[in-house]
Amino acid sequence: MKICSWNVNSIRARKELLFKWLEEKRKYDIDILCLQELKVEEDIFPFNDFKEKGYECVANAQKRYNGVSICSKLPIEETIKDFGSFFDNQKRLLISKIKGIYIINVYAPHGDLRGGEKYYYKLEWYEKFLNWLKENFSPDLPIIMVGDFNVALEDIDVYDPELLKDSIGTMPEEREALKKLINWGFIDTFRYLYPEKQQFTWWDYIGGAIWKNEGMRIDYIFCTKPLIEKLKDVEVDLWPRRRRKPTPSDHAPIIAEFDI
Amino acid sequence: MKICSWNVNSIRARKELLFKWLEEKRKYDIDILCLQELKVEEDIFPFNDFKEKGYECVANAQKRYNGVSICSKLPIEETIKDFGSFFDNQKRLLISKIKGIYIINVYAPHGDLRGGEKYYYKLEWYEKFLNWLKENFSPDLPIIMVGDFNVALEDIDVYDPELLKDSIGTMPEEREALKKLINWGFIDTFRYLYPEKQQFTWWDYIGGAIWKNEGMRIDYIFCTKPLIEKLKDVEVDLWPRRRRKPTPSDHAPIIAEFDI
DNA sequence: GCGCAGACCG
DNA sequence: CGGTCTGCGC
Repeated sequence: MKICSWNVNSIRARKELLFKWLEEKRKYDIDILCLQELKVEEDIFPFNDFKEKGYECVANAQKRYNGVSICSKLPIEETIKDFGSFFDNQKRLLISKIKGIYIINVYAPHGDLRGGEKYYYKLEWYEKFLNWLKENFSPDLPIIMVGDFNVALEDIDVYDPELLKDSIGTMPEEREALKKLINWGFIDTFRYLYPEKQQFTWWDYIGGAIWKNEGMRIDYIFCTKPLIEKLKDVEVDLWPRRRRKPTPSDHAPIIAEFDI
Repeated sequence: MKICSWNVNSIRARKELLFKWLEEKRKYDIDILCLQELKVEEDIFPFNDFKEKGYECVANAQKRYNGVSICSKLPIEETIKDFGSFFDNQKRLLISKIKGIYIINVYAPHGDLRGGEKYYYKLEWYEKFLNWLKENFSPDLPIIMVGDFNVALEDIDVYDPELLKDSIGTMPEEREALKKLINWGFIDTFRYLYPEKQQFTWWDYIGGAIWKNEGMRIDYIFCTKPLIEKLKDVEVDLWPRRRRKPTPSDHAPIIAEFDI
């Protein structure tokens, strides 16, 4: 079973490329596709296009910002898109149960700049999310948590750690926030399989960063311990990122294969 | 010698289609190309692309609105782009002398709605322009005046005169304004050759008007009497209008051939 | 319906 | 740098 996480930076702008990629490059080998930054309300999400390709979708989305979806070739057994009073109205989370596994799709806040309002929002969001997890789930359950976490965990996950040490996504408080979340009971599947490998998932649009491989690893596929023995491989697929037309997302998709 | 007038509705948005058309459809048979609605300042106008194709260009343009240019395979002998205090700062006129003929490129005001501020601006603009012509030119000179005049001269020039009788471009005061200008000494070359033919040059983007041929004739090539005996043909080229991608202008180019 | 501009977000 | 939205012009 292959699960993919991709921040598409607008489903509208990426629809054409996404379906081309799914068909031509992936031959529809993705079983569960988790998207972030849809930037549209649910009524514009292309449910029908996915249905035609054999995917059932759920989405938790809003106009202009944020928005996450889960599309699955396997039946979706349960879905949580209402997180009650834990969060404000930003659509950043979506959970589906598929084949008995909880799929948590996450679009963490960006944070803007150190010390600003959005920076503290990000840190608090991580805290709230961890508290919600603690109250509603257990690390003994089979969970795959994927998404854009907007944090590069270690220096190896940044192309120039010294240059970017005060940049958003690399600062100690942010790393601490994500690590606390992981320590609840997750394993970073990519790092588990490739302890030394440098592999980015995001490259700035500015200055053609993709062509110089100046990026960061801020998209992840995490799983709980009950699933780690079934993990077969994790890869970042550069195909949809290394193009000029149609314009790609600034993120590349990350795909994990589990022996399920 | 072939002269073409085309409201491109943004030179930026139309550049690709324009050069494709010039090369593939026209085989560079256009000697003088007069464009309207450039919507960019002169520093963005593609002078170099035209130069590579053998055209020398002059432009009178501004940000966002209006803007006219003349591109010529024949040498441009003189150019007038400063009309002193006759007009405000809207860039709607450009005159070049080519082979001893004065080429006047016009982008007349649209007028918005009857009775509004822009409506009176349009009528006054026509008056001012005629006064300027009277002061600076003579109908005995060889003049070709082309452009988007935003007026359909007669009912035959409108797809549904009854439905559109209160619409901008068809109202008596507007027609009167254009007719006064023509009566100074111009001949409507298309109507001269085809007294009965209905041929539009503009179709609304809304409702796919081009596919139902619901348009108006608002773009013209006029000439003074000294040139009328050299007129060979006038045509409206639908090739660049009847496409879906890249998006066409709402106007089609009109081309006149003179035996010069 | 399709341009552009300016503002905001990332 | 590239997405969206709003406002405006045609």
